[in-house]
Amino acid sequence: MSSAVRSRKVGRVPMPAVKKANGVPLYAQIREALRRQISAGELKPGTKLPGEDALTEQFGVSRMTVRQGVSELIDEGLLYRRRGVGTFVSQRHVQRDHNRLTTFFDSAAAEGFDARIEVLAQEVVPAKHMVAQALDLKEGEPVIYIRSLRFADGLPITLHDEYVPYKLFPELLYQEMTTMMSWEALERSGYRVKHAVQKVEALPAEHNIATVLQMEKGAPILFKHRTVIAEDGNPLEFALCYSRGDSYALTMTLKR
Amino acid sequence: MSSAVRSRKVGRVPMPAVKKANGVPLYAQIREALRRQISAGELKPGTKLPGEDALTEQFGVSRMTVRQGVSELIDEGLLYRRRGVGTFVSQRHVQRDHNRLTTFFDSAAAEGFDARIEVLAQEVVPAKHMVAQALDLKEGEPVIYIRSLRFADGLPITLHDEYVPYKLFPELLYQEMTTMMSWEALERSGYRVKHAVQKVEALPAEHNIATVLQMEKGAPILFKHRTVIAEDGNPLEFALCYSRGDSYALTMTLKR
DNA sequence: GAGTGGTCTAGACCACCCG
DNA sequence: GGGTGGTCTAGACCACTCG
Repeated sequence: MSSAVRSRKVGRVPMPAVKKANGVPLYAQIREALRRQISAGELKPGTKLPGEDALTEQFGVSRMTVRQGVSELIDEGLLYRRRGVGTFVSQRHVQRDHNRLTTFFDSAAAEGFDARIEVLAQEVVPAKHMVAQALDLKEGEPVIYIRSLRFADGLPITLHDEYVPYKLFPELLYQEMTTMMSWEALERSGYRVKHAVQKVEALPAEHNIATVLQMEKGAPILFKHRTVIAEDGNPLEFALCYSRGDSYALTMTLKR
Repeated sequence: MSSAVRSRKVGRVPMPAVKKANGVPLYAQIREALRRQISAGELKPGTKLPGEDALTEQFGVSRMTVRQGVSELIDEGLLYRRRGVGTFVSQRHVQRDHNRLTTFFDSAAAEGFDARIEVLAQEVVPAKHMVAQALDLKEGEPVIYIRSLRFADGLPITLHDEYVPYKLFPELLYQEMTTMMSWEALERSGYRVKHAVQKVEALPAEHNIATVLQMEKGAPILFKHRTVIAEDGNPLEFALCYSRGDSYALTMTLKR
């Protein structure tokens, strides 16, 4: 009847591997401490972590705080929990998170090639049906249209058509777009990007696209069709990307 | 010096919109109650939710419990929080979560077409280099190879080559594979699938693939290359999928 | 039955945002 | 300054897993 045997507090060894008041939340310090131990090999794949009670004492914080730190590593896939058994280090860690919105330059740097963007058009046009629909506008409302060509190691890889509602951010018309995407410019102006919804298809290259990308007409194109959504759920940007099939791939993770 | 003005406990109106002891955790009940209010239109997009204190009283639970329920809806993208301001209903909800591992039949049902799988091969073969690498095996170790053709409304859409380590699940060789994928069979045998890593490309159809998919040689194929990972991080299945470019698309969401 | 994670409480102080 | 979310505590009981 009485109760939990938990918190059997031995001699209360403080041992604060984490400490307050340095601006970083305790759970974040715990998260990073564990991450460090894992990447340093102190906690090898497959091994069991100390129990939550043990971590509670070790770090000198409450159990809920430990759980918050551990939970974030679980969301990242670095750890997994099994009720009644324990918390373990995953075998294979997700290399990079490919399910995030990245910039062309970031990806290029990660893959190790030289990146360059050439802007082919930057103007105000009336929204065509598809664009209006994606951006929640009426057909014909003004949108800023930016067409750019992206090069990797000097070769044209992707033709990019972006559309942003004119009323949302008229200044975009005069921004230098050779180093960022529209949504990056929007973020710098205070909009908060939540996520993007993207559709991917394989298409034969049309004549004009084949010409720009210096490939044969009819050769495979990896085609992406993307809408960038703000934190409040409103669309910020609509984009169509045509990438050379022979030099472009997309990687992603699918959760169960 | 004293303290927070929180929990000003009026008359303690129980009003348990959620109740214990029915097997469903309180935070889950709260999550579903809020989800219902949102989809019923009682909480319209853009509106602010009652504060966490208010929800605490309304549901008759502690604040941490409310936060857990709300947090899960935030992870789903249905709500968003702004510190110092409040919690709001997102404008546009993510329609379906396309970042999950789905079965061919589930997707077919969601898209509204008839699905059929025809198994072309199901045998034990030695692992070739690429397969061995993906599955953490030595070259030549036995793997179960299953080639299947997937039809939508009677038309061949995808050619599917799957590989599973023989030692992992020898029974797979005799399973009826016209209704499920290998990883589904593995799950039913107690393995826990965590996620899959997938690469997507656009390729020209080779002769034999073009023949099977009844398309022209050289026409665009959406090619996927996938490894299914278990909870403990070990690879369970490696698959190559060739889909007709003109009748197959992939949708996904990218977080910021 | 011992150990472990899952859920939950009733508070508290802080940081942030806005009028 | 008042309201809101962000973090944190020191407990508690439950459900599950395993030897």
